[in-house]
Amino acid sequence: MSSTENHLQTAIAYVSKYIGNIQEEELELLLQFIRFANYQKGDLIYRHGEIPKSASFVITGAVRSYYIDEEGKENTVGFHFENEPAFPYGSFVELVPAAASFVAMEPVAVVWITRHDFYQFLETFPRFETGIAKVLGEYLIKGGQHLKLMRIDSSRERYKKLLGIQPELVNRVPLTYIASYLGMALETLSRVRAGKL
Amino acid sequence: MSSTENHLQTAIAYVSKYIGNIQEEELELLLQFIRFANYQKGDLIYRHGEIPKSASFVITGAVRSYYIDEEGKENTVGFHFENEPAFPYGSFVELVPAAASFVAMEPVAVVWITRHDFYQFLETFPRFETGIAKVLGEYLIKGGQHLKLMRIDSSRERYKKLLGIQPELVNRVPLTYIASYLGMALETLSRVRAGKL
DNA sequence: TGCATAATTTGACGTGCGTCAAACTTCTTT
DNA sequence: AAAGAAGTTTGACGCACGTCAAATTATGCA
Repeated sequence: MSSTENHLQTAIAYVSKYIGNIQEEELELLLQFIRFANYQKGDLIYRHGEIPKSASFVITGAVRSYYIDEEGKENTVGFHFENEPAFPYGSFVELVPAAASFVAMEPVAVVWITRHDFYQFLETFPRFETGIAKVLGEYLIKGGQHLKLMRIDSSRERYKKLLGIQPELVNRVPLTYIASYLGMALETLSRVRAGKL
Repeated sequence: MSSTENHLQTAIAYVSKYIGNIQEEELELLLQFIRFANYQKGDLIYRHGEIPKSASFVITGAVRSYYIDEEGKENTVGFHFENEPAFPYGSFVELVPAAASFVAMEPVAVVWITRHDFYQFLETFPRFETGIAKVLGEYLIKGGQHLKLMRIDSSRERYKKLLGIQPELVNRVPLTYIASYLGMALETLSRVRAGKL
């Protein structure tokens, strides 16, 4: 099976996940709209300050979202792996400039659809509308979890908690980014892991 | 003009805000679905751990959302004033237990609609679907702002930033809750405000 | 108007974690 | 296989802020 066919299957699985079984007719139209793209490690997929013109979903690879604060420090706000949406969700819906940038941490393959096509498609098949609500709902819950995580005061507890939620993270993401995600210094995370804190 | 009529106007203004102008026919159906409710200071509007059965929007008053962490400490995650939605958004869509509780900080009047009626209505008038997406989008952006706020390390900066975003908060909400919202001790907030930090 | 309760302030003390700096280790690339 | 870059660890030092405790001020209710 070719890589493209493979990706196609993934894309279909996606849509089914969010909106249920898909009809032949719907599938054909959808296929006219979605596109595939590949990124190298380090490539920017969305840039903060811009209004996102598309919605992307990770097929393979890992994406990191972050923003730069006043002091110029990078703040990681999320990781996006296989089968997860990776785009500035709120901004996509509200048409406002995105607060975060999205960058490929490894070679990444995505399915994407332009906003225009996205809404065009929704107009044709209104029943798909619930799909976007689900995507947004998931993002909301994820965001809430992260906020909750950040409120835990001790670094040790923050890290332990994250391990509980996403143990695989540690094997896949450089510690710098995990530290940034947890809102602590890299050195602190290192000491926590060594059991020195 | 009676208070109920007043509330009705507000409710209509709401819907228009999220979905544009509303037709006579749509309005009539909508009116059959929405309800009004009043809460006393301290009343629980949504309880964490439960799947929200309705969506509420504040007409007058102020609502606070919070969750209790492992140590039993209250963590304020949001304030909801006039013309704002106040319900566990992500959980409403995803049908999962809510992480946060919602409580009236003052006497509160809300419009609310059950999930069942909500989706019933959407089925009849699909064009309203975009409304929920907008509500969710707004919540997402608000949540992102809060997370960003929480990442700022110095208490002084966190407070200054909040003042910039929502100056009116201070005149309306007890400092305890603002401190909790900002993730700092009440005493620290007090010192920050006194210019001693 | 006065009392009870809630809200805010002030003080003293200890420590978790950030910062800077340097060593060590593991991946890339040729 | 070697050289360079990227990632991680370790040490030393200081202070912002949490915690406990008690005083002071504001608020609601009889």
